[in-house]
Amino acid sequence: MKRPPTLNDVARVAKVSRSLVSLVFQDSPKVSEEKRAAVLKAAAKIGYQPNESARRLKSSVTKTIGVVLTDIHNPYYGEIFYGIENAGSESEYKLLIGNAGFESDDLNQRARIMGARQLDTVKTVRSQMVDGLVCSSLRTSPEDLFTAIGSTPLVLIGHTTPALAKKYDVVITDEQDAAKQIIDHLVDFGHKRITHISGGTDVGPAERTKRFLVEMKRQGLSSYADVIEGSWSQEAGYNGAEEILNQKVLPTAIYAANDLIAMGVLAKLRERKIRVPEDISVIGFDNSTLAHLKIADITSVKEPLFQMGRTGFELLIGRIDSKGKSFAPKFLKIKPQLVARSSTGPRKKGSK
Amino acid sequence: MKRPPTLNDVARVAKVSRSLVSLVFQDSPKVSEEKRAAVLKAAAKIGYQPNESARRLKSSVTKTIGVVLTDIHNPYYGEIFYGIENAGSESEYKLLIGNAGFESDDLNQRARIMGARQLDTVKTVRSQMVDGLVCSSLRTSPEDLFTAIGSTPLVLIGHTTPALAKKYDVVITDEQDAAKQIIDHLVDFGHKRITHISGGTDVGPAERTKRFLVEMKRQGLSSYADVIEGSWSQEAGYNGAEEILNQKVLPTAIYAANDLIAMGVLAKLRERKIRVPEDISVIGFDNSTLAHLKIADITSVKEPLFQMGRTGFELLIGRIDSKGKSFAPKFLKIKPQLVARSSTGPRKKGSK
DNA sequence: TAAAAGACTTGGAACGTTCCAATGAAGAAA
DNA sequence: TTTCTTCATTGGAACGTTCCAAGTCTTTTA
Repeated sequence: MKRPPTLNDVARVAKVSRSLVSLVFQDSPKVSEEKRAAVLKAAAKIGYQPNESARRLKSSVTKTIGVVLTDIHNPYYGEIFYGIENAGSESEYKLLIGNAGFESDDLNQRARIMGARQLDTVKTVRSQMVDGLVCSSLRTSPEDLFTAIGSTPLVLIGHTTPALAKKYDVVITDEQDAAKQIIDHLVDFGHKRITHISGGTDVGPAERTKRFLVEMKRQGLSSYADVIEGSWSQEAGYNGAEEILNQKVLPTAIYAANDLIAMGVLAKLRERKIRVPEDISVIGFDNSTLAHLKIADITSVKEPLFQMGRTGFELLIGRIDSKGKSFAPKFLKIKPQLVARSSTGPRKKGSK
Repeated sequence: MKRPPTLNDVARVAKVSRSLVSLVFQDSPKVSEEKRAAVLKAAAKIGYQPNESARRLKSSVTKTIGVVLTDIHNPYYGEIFYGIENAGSESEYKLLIGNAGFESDDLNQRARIMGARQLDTVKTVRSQMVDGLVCSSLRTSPEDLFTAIGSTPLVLIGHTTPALAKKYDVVITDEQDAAKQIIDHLVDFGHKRITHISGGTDVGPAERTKRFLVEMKRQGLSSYADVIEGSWSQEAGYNGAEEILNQKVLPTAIYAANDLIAMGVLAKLRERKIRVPEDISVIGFDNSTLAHLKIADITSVKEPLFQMGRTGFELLIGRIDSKGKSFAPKFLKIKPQLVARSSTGPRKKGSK
């Protein structure tokens, strides 16, 4: 097992200088075709491959992007990552995965995030292993973050806070548009009395609930709007539906904060022999694999996660390429898309 | 934006030699407590972080593992990756993601693999950016692989070929044990006539079908075994079930090659008002989120993907640490686990 | 009391690149 | 012919580490 060949070895074989070989591997235009061919031939002969570490050391450009994730196991982040990876594979950049460090419950995909671990990852920035960072969710305090990454470009995807949005580029879902599409869809079917089963009281789900209420108000349906607090779980839907069915006046449509909740709702409605969508329409969120299932076939809203990942990556590369010229942080809202399926339909005749 | 501090800067501030600072950051035991403290203090003061590229250049150890994936978007590989990541985050190694390059259909999660792209990733090995490689599926020809990675440690997870298994460590599911658990489970419930809906004729699914037949034979039930060719899709289950229901003698149990297929089966059975498990038992494979759903609740076999990812990573680290001392490639089969749910039950009385 | 041993500490030479300034050759302008 | 340009090529000095051999103190041993 001998030492891999270096620039010098190639130079010796091709009978040129070390510098010339370097130039060839940088695709420099000022190398004669003749010499270029000779160098390439020599390199191929001895199996030369540039040593990336040395290259980085000298040029301090790594062509690598760090990706900080919460839970790649979770389809939500997985899809974002997929978008990042997709854009990354088309670029000349490599991806270095940050160890988020988390625990995940198989079904609920809840994650306990350890900010410390994330911060650790963020610090690789300072060891000059990456040119920039994409974070799909960051639970580190802004102060820690600022000191850890300095002026290295950073893009946040999916979540943010005002403090962070002031300093870094952000790509998120247009939640208001999502709510609008959902309510419009239901109203078009004649629905008025709509109950929302929320994903909880955290910032993310609370936002979704708020958008629902705003949109209902816009449609002049505030008095028909109802909210049941839940969580990102099947059980929340199951129990929430139970609660709804015990009411005197039933809603004609249920808007579940995500597809998993909607699945729970369907399970309960089926158990009670209530027809979907004839008696009650059900709408979900995420357009996950669950929504596609024949057995469920849930109308749902697709967050453009993949697109967000791609956009985030591209934003980052743009910032890296325009090094120096600092421009104001961008704040991009990507519009989601409603996918209509058989779980929604016209309001039941005679219902209030 | 000024140059980040280096060892020399720390040395100057702490009034010691550059070498001493290096020793401190290598956790060398032969540094006096006094000096160590002084160095650490100075480093903290000026915000020093070792330059990883320089470190790598000199020591030619990268403490980074390359991960070559087909489709992180696919829950199967995602789970393996999760295991790798989990083990990785506990180690001192970083993870560099290989750009597999693929197309994926949202529902079927089929992937078109571009071996060329993978090979490209594998080549990063030669630029000395990684100490070893974990591949969760590799569609490169063995020859290309051999020349590309040389003697760098490599571990294969989930798939392999005889040629590869001869040279590299492999971690795969014990498919025979999976079949055994499934058939035993059904036989315990009194089932004899069992139909398998396969995932297709590719190497992977064909293997599964074969194991099913072997196991049926072992139980002396060969004449009761039936196979319907399908694919990894809901439709395959839906259509397969249709085909089964048109037969004169119905099986009392259906073994679907994965949960998605099982979902299709359930959809069809429900449509035809056939009760599960009272009339027909249904069993799946993967123990995916689908199997957990209340609406489905499918008995399924959990491939130990997470565990395989972990084991693979650990195997790799072991090989890297025992550098030089080459030992024969390991071939590890990890036993899966059957999770019983309400889609399977006693054979219907009076059925043949 | 001197020499040997031990415990720290240090300077210098790599590691494999990149990049600047300098070189030489060849053609164009005077 | 001489001088100026242009262009391809080259040597050398970094880049920030690690690691070896050698150095300086102490402390122990004879």
